Amino acid sequence: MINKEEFRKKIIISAGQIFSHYGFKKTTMDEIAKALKMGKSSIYYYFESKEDIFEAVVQYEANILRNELTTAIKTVESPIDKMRSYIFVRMKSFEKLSNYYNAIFDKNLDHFDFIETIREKYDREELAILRLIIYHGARKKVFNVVNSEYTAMAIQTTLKGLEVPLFWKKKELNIENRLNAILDVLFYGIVKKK
Amino acid sequence: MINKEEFRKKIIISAGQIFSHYGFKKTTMDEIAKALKMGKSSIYYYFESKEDIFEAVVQYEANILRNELTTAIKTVESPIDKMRSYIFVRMKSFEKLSNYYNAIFDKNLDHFDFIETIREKYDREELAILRLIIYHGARKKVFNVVNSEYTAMAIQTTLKGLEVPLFWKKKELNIENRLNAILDVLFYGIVKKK
DNA sequence: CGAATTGTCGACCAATTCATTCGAAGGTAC
DNA sequence: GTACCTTCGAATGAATTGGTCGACAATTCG
Repeated sequence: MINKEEFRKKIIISAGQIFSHYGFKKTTMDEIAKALKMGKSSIYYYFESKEDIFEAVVQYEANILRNELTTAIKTVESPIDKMRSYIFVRMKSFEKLSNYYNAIFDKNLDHFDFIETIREKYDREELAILRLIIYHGARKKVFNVVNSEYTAMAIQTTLKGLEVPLFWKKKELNIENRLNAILDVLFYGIVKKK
Repeated sequence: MINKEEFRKKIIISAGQIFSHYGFKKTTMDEIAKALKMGKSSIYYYFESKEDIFEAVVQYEANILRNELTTAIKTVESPIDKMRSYIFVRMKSFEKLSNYYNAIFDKNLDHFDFIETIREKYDREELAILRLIIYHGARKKVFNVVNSEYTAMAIQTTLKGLEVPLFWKKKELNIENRLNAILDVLFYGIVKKK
């Protein structure tokens, strides 16, 4: 193999697919190895443990999420579009990056403390992005907010609420519609204009 | 519980969902029990073994398939429509009834002899249905066949071939289009009319 | 009532599975 | 040759899991 890091990535991607289908517990090292056409023991040359692989997978997906989000807000101009774009991409990504996603919600995975760490880091970053969008929106007189920090936190709470139905795998409710309704409330409030 | 059979059915449906997600091996009796909010041992009051449950699930799905197919051919009139309807429904159903379907293809499940039995029975029934459609088509001078029996067998072989890409889970290929192409060949042949 | 029947369950067991270890060995560079 | 990198089969010990059994609650029946 040319490069050890290169191969670690191969493992991460392959294992990620299996984890996403069967979950952490039901996925065996043998399956991961078979998928890579190698002996089970060889995996241990690249990773310390199954948990170690899972952590790498979650990190990997978290990075993808971060990238998708930052490009999403770069490619549009107005604060409203930035906000809309951010929220849409965030939701869409969650459907794909199921390991990152399961890692956060699966009760059986509580004991992995790396999850807590990743989540905290991600939350901090998200808050910073939201704050920035809001701040610029306020500067441009598009948004009317008193305190960007608190408003960002409020929006983040809403977004967390949005994650839940995904977790429950209820495909019945049209996410798209729900999202638009939330954005409507977010942008224009619920109080009738005088 | 009012009725033992009633509850067996509950188990079959619930277990079927879990089996269809994780497969026979990765599904545990505990999970099946938990999903039904009962103790693991209670399940054994209704079924002899895990394999027994799986067999019931596969039987159940096979019956659904049979029903869907027979109604499919009843609801249309012309032999061509009957044939088209039969084949379409057959393929559509296979996507849903994943246990029946996995039972037939999963190499890890070879040793269950009930699978062989079910498959044989199903094949025989299918052949009978196809033969009937063809026979009536011939009577009505819509089809031009020498021997309904052999023609039915030929069509059945084609249908078996169609099952394979489903098994490989390649969603890339548009099943719909492929199906139509096959029906075209089936109905009009590949030899240019003179 | 009380006895028989039905249904549920916790505790337990034996067998298997599975993550992980280890030492041997194939390959390659020098 | 040696030193390194990489792979793997076999072994291991702990955890999991299908299945059993006896107790016992609930219900039915006389």
